[in-house]
Amino acid sequence: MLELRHLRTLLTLREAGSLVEASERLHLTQSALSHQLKDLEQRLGTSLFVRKTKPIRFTTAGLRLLRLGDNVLPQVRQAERDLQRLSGGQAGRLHMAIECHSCFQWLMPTIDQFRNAWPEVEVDFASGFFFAPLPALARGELDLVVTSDPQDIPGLSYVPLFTYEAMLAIGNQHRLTERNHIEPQDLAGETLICYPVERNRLDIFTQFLEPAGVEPADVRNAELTIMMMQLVASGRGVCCLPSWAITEYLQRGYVSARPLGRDGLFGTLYAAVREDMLDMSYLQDFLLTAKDISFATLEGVTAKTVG
Amino acid sequence: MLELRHLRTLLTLREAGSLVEASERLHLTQSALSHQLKDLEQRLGTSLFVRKTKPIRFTTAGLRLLRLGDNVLPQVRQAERDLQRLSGGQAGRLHMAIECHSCFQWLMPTIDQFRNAWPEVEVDFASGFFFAPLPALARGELDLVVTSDPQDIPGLSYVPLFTYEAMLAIGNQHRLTERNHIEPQDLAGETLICYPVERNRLDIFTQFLEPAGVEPADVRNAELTIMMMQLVASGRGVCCLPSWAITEYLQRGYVSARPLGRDGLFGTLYAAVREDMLDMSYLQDFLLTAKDISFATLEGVTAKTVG
DNA sequence: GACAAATAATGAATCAAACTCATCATGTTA
DNA sequence: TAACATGATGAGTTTGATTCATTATTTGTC
Repeated sequence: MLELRHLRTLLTLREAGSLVEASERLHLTQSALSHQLKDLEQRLGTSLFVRKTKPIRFTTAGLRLLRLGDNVLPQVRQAERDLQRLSGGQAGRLHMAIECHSCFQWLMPTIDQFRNAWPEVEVDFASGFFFAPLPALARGELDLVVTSDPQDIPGLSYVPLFTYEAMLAIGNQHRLTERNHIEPQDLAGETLICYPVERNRLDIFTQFLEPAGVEPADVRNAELTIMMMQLVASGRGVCCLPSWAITEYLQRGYVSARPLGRDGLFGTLYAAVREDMLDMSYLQDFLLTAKDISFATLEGVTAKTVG
Repeated sequence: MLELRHLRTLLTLREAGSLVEASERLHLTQSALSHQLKDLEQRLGTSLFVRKTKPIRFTTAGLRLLRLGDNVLPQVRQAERDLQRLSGGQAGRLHMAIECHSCFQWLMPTIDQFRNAWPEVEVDFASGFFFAPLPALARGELDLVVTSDPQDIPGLSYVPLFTYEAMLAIGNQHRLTERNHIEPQDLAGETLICYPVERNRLDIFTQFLEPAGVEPADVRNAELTIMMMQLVASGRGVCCLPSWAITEYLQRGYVSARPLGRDGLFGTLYAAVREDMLDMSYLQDFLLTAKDISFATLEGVTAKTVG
């Protein structure tokens, strides 16, 4: 019923001040506008402007529609621009979020390098999401989510970035430093420090402790890796982290680390994207860059931490 | 090009999950939707959704348009509702602002009474505007402005509410208490306390001092009537106010007041409204109520202050 | 893997609307 | 009052949105 065409007409009319002038700007005839506005007024049951004045003056109803147009049309234009960029392929948007709590080391260089290669792409990065990032990705509010546990949401595709080893970080004086790998039973008397997320999204529970039926003595939360490291270093507990997240602290001798189980505990980090974005060139490039950089980082790390 | 119709279709399609279902909800045929969407996709140069899945899944471009629709369509509906109320006449909106700094005494009872009589009308009241209220009124952001100096803005109409006498408030010990009216020259040595607005919008300057070529010794600002009264009572200056604004303080003996000039200085308070709202019944009623109540208030006041 | 049921796409025909053209009515300016 | 500008109007044309009938695809079931 009411259409954007009408709002465009009204806004133009306000700027033009007369039907004749407005019709020229819209590449229509004066007659077309006269008819269009008359029809609209008829359907709405109100007059929208006073024709006898010069420049034209709007009624309260007309002003209300002008306000609507002022709010709505810029949004529409923005959306149209976004679509153009989408279909163009060169430019575009890459709004990211990370679900894993310690990806900064390899993600930041990736983003830097990507920004240089694709300056036209609008990159945005959000960490510390309150809302679930994967549904937001499906809704189109995000374009890429780094996560270690894929959920089956239609339309989403998970590209594996790399496999990492989860290791147990322990204080340098800790009794477990004598072992060269950790068994589930070893953690029965320990305080385990975790990121504040549900248990069933932590590999150490789902892959290691629960299969063996072991429960740690206590579970504490910490939001930042550095806080975990401080707690671990001071002997207040142990924590399970990807090896690359601990490297820095290992190198400085703050803490020690041991593999979980005889064969180690491995997880995979994925980039979740919408299926239909998979063939966009800039996204492909981002994924390749991410793999390259994270692989390079990871290589060094495993050598250091396993040795 | 892109029209609201398209957004409505897409939102319905998301809820329905298939073209068939969506076409029923929209009271169209499946074919119509298929054509409409195909055309739209062609014109935008992107596909908007994947047809092969069940329920239908949207592409990034489609999701972008859905977001647009989620933002835009509620606003459109709201505007349409507002227009309906406008053309109906029973319900409506009355957003007010006051330019005069001390109308509360008579305006509040007016609003109360009006609210009872027209519960369907959405009344809003803003004082202390930073932006100019009269242009906002012309733009349709406000519906009524109480002001004492009408500006000639096309489309605005000024309905006189009442005429008031501006009087000079002075401390009880002030030398001018001996006069029974004030001449311009009397203010040459005085500190004049005013509301913080431009001089040319204050009657005491434009109507009284400037014609006589007199300038007060000092001009101070105060935002609230009660602050002015305290300054006046403690002999720090004098101020010019509508008689009804001073009554309360006169009755309690805090200050004295004298007419300005032999014949007094009178001003008129207007309700500014948009011309085309003048014939709305609820507005007419508001204006009548305002006149009644302010007249009643004013009657009492003049008797008291002049005597 | 074949068949039925459901869903979407397509082409031609129809219909409605939006637009143009020509003209008239009104108001403004010189 | 003539000349001009602006807006309204009615008839005719064009566009494009919709329907109808049909075909192609996909999905689910035995």
